[in-house]
Amino acid sequence: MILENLSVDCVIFGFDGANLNVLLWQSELNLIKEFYRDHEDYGQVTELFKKNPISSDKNAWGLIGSHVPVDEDSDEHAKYILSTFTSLDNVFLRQVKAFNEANRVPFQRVVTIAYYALINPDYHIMKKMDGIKSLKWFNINSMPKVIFDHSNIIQEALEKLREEVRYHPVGFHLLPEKFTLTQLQNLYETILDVELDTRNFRKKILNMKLLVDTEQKQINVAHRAARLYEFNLDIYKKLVKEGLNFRI
Amino acid sequence: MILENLSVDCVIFGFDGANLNVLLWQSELNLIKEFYRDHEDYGQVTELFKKNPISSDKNAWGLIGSHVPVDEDSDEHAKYILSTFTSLDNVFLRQVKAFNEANRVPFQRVVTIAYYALINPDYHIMKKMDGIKSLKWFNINSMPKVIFDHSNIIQEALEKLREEVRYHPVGFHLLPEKFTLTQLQNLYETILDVELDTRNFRKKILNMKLLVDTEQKQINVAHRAARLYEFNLDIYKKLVKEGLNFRI
DNA sequence: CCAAAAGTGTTAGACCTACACCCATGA
DNA sequence: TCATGGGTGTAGGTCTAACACTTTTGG
Repeated sequence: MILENLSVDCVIFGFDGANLNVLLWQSELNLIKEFYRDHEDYGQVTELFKKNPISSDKNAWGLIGSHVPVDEDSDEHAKYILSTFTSLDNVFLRQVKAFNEANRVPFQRVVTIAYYALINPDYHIMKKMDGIKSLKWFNINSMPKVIFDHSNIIQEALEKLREEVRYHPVGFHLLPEKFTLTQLQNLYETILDVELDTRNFRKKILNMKLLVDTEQKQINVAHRAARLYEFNLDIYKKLVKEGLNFRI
Repeated sequence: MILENLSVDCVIFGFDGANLNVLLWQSELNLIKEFYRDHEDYGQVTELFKKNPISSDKNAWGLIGSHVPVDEDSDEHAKYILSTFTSLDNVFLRQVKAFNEANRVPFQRVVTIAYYALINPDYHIMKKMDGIKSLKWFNINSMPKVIFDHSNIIQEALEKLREEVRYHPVGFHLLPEKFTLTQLQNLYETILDVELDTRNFRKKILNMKLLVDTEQKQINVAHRAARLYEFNLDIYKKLVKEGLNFRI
């Protein structure tokens, strides 16, 4: 059984090296059978959507989300959604906040708990649901028409990400496990919409002694190959204990 | 009508000059009639609590909160709660997050949206409900036994406050409108649990040019009277535009 | 005149900013 | 050998940390 008035919506962020993107689906996709573990839940959602059509605009996009099963809390359900879409169990996930305006969804009062997730581009989206077509990354600067208050939710998730990325080392989750300093700089420049001085950025990051030099380099690039670094959470924790204040 | 599975809980912080406190009430107080604008709502809550007693421990304390009326969203309802308890319309209020573990409340699944509020000590609590006795400030370092997951909610609200206070000028809301630099320093020392150097703290704060010197001084103090300053939001906004990064 | 808290300046080191050129690689 | 992006050092200014004594007020 699902809770008809409680849903989870995930703002899934991805970074392609130049743009910060959000993964959206077309709303009727909420009904894809494979997504529901429980056949009864699928039936209940189908009924619900028959009564309360999501949007009159068949072309509108929406955040990936669904109603919460009775025996799950929203954290668990967000994890389930993310693992279904990325085949990863340890995606970086944070609750943004609850959205619950009385009329945010027509016909029925639905509280949605929004999450944002950061996806490492190494992992392919939708390994488990390859058949699905209407699933697409959109640049945060050119969003399509979206259902309900999703545009608002995306905006607030983005603000939360911007806040978090400056004071906590979370940006790494948007990069491959091994990344170059240039990739990291581009990431910050894109998310924060600023330009950073390369020399100063490198000094700052390397001085924190937070990154591990993998002693590897890029291969097959048509220019000088860059060093690859890794982020290590244990080192970060140790440094925080010693008084490190991560700040970009 | 109220929504039986959606509530708001407020972590109301106050600062008495030396301690950071949270306002709690004793759980049966949820039933005080004056709190409900709508007689029908009061009846519904009474019924609900008869079926689902809040706690077997009559001495347990809880966050101030209540179920959300059908025609309100949680922001509005949190504002209502705060204005009822402080007779102020513009209390500083932030959503912490939604708590919705399946078993956080016995008998019934209730999602609660937690807020934290910062109360200026100039304003007296409970002007509108002077009769109430079981309402008390507790030092955050010595909380009493509390119902449900409220201890968890308080902890997360506190973490959010600590985070916010370092990077945004919100601490002022816990002080009288006109305050001394020593009061401000004590506030930061208490909230962040650190010691700050007086000379350096003063230089830092005054260099931001964020505070307005009221040209007034304390009166009736048994020592040299301190200057009184005011925080001005418009000045802050202007400085942010010019690139100010508020950081303690 | 005493007790209590307000208020203040300097120095050394760390960190930040601005800025331009050579290096390594594959095509 | 060319195009592309990787990688580096320095100097001047600003911010931070550490530190102790005098001033003002009321009782």
